[in-house]
Amino acid sequence: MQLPEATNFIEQIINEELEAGKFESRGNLIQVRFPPEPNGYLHIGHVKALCINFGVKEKYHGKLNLRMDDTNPAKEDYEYVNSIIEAIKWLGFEYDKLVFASDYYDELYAIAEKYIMEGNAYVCDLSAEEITATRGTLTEPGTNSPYRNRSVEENLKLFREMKAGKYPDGAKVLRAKIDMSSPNINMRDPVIYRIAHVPHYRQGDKWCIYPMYDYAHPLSDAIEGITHSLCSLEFENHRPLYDWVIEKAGFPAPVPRQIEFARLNITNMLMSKRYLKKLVDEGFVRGWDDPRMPTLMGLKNRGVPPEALKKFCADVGVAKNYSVVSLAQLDECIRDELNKTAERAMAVFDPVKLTITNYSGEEELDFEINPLDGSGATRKVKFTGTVYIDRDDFALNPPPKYKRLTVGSNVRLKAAYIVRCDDVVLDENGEVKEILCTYFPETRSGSEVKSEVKAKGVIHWVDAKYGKDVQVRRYKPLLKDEEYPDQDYAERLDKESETIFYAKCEPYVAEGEDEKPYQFMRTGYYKKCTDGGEAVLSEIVTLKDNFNK
RNA sequence: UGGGGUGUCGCCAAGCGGUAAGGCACGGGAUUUUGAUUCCCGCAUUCGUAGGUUCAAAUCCUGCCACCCCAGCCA
Repeated sequence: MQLPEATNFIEQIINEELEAGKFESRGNLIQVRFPPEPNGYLHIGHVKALCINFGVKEKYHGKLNLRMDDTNPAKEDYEYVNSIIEAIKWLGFEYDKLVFASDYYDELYAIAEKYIMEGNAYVCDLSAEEITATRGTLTEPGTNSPYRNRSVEENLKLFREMKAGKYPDGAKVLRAKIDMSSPNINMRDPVIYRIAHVPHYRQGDKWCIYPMYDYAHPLSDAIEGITHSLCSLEFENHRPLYDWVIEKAGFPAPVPRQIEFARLNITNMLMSKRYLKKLVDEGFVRGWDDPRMPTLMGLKNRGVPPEALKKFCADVGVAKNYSVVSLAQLDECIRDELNKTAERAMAVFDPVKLTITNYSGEEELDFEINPLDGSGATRKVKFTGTVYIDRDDFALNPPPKYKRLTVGSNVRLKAAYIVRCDDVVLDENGEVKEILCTYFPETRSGSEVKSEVKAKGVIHWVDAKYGKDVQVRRYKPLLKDEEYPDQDYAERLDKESETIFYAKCEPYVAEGEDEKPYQFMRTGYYKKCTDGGEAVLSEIVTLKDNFNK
C-alpha cells in the first residue's frame, strides 16, 4: 500500500501501524476526532489541534468527528457549541460528523454496570475530602476505601439508586477499582461517575449522574471507532487509564490509541480561559470577539485570514517539546497571506498639507490595485494638486539615508508626479504646517516621456479635496496583569491595547465594503469596517519597516 | 525525595549509527513608482552535561543537571 510521507511524529506512528497491518480489518480507515468541551470559545491554541487532526484526516483520506465533550453540565451551553462550529467553519475545515458525548450517556451507563458486574468498579460513600485524603501523595501510596469490597449486588443496587436520584450531590460516586498504590495517581481508583442534580443543556434532567472525562472520553473514542486520539501533553499521565477503561469495557481490536503533542504557546499571547474570561467579564475588551482577543472570532474580527493561521501551524510543526513560538512568526504568516491578497490603497495617518504651487485643475490617475496578483488591474484616483502626506514622509533635518521629502529634494507621489519641495511653512511652535512644492508634468505616472527628473523615494498621499476622515484603531498585545505588578491593569489596557485617532483616506476606502483588508504603504494592513455609521480602519498587522532599524 | 515527559542556533523544528534540513528573527548586498514584496549571500565544527561502546554517535549505553505535567466528585 502506498503510504503518504510523514511530516511529523504522529504521522510516522500512523504509517508504522498501517505498514504493520493494524487497521486492515477496518479497510485501513483512519479516524480522528476534535473534542472541545462546549464551555468556552475556541482560540488560536485550538487551531494547532484542529490542523493536526484535519491534517491526518486529509492525508489518510480518513474521517473526523467534531465531538462536543459535554460531560459536565454545570459549565456547558449551546452558545458555545454554536461558536465552536462557527469558528471551525470559518477556518474552512469540514468534519464528517457532529457528535456529542452526551449522546452516549445510555451506552456509557450500561458499560458502567458491566464494570460493576465484572468487579472493576464500586460505589464509594467517601466524601470528596475523604477521597482526597486517602488518595495518598506524590510519594506515598493511597489507602483502600472501606467501600472497595462491596458485593456486586450491592454495588449494582446502589449505582441504580444513584441514577434514580435517591442520593444528593456528593453522597456517593462510582469508582474504578484499579490500584490505590499505583505510582500514577490517576490509577488510584479514579471517580468515573458523580452525582450532580444539574440539568444538562441537551439532556435536560434525564440524568443526575454524569460520567467523568477519564471514563467518557476513551469510551466515546472507542464507540465512534476512532483510531487515533490526539491530545495535548498534560494527558500523558492519563494514558494508562485511557487504555484500562477501554480494555475493561471489552472493545475489540484495533482499539483507539492516544497520542500526545505539545500545545501551542505564543509569546505575548494570553490564552488561558481564566484570563480571557476576566478581560470579558470586567469589560476590558468589548467581548469574546474583540479584535484584540486571541479567540478565533477575535482573530476573524481582527481581519486575520484563516489561511495565515493554517500556514502558521504548518510552519510551527508538531512535536513534544514544550515550546513558545514568537509572535513575529504568526505576524509573518499574516503578512505573507495579506501581501498576496490585500488591495493596495492610500491613507495618511498624521496628515500635513502639501500644496503644488504650479498645478491647477483636477485629473484622474491610475492606481494599481495589487502589483503582485499579476492582473495589472488599476482604479482611478482623483488628484487636485493639494494633498495630505504623512508627517514623517517629510523631514526638515533628514537623518542619513533618508529617501523621502526634504526641502530642495524630489520625491514621487505614488501613482502621480515627482514633486520638488521649494519651501515649508511652520506654525508658531515650529511644526510643519504646509509644504510647498512644484511638480514636473512629464513625470506623470505611467508616462512614456523620458525625464531627467529623478526621485529617491515614493510616498503616499490623500487628496485634500476628496480625502475622507476615518477613525483608525491600532492594537497592542494583551498581557497578563501579573506581568505589570506596578501598574494599574485597566489603565494600561486603556492606554496601550487600543489606540484610536483620526486620519485621512481615499474615498474608495472610506466608502468601500466592510471587512475588506487593505495594505497601506509603509504603515501596514488594515481592515475597513463601519462602526456607528463611521468608517473605521482597524489594524491587522504592521508592515516590516527596515528604515527604523 | 513517586511516576510520566522534554532537552538540537535568539524562537520553532528536521534528524532514527555515516559525519547538523527548513522556517521565523538577525546581518550584508541586488532589484523595486510600497524603506514592502522578490532576489542572492551570511548565520550551530556542534546537538543539556560527564563518561562509555564503535572505524564512525545528536542518534546506542550509564550517571548527572535543568525544565514541564500529575494528589478536581474539571476537561
